Amino acid sequence: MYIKPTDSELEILNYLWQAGPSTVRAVHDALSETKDVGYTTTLKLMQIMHDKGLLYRTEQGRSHIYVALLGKEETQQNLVGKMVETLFQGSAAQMVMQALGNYTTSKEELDEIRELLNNLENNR
Amino acid sequence: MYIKPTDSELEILNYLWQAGPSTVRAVHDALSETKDVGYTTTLKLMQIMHDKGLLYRTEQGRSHIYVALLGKEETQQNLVGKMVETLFQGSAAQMVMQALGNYTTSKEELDEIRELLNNLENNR
DNA sequence: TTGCAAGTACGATTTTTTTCGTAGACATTT
DNA sequence: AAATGTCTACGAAAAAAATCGTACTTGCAA
Repeated sequence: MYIKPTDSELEILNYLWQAGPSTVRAVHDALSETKDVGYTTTLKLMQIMHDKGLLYRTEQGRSHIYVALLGKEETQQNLVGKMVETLFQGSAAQMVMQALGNYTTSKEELDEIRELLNNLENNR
Repeated sequence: MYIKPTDSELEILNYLWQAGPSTVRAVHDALSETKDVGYTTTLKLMQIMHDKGLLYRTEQGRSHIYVALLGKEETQQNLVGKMVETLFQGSAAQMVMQALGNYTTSKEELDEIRELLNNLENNR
């Protein structure tokens, strides 16, 4: 069964997805920009994530390099899916409308969504 | 600042949104269908939610009637917004495509979304 | 009127998540 | 060589969430 990452874990995963394989130091420096947290806290979190099988790590001299084992798309899909189920009674369309209604979206993006809609309809 | 309901709290809110003002008994019976949990657990949760200001309650004879103080749409918006920020770098369009791509959506709903897209574009 | 059923209150415990201090290993600098 | 800085490991505490047992009240039925 899929294990839902906690919010803190998600912050770390996000960085790793964006930056690729990284040391605790790099992750921590990035998180510190927006969050007041001690180095050993980030370290411990990443160690726990490693224990849980969320991260893979390899030795690099005195330190470790960590890699996310969960894919970004896979995780997005899981969490969006869970939200559609629990908060929108399984209707993706409702969530979509909620999201689009409350965000500014560029013409290009709107077009892209239109195209996706057409494809969905044709490949039915 | 907005307080994010926990997953358990969300289950309760969901029921209250759907069913309207309800007793602990009613909520508990509904939750028990899909979840193995004791009555006093549900009771305690709802008491805590009341303390937090998530629920309003009124005496009804020997028991209490609870009402959700958070609106459904408001909460959906908050949680979807948070997810767009943390998991999709603020791009609602990306989330929308993720959601549509992985769910079966009826022609009617797709049309409804198209219409929304058009409105968004016109009222820009 | 005795006893059961159905409530609430509330403390205590358990579980999960987050946080951090301290110790030890090893480089690097002075 | 001594001091300093930068790692990891790890235990423990704090904080947040979830769970449940027990006590007490009160309505209702036998």
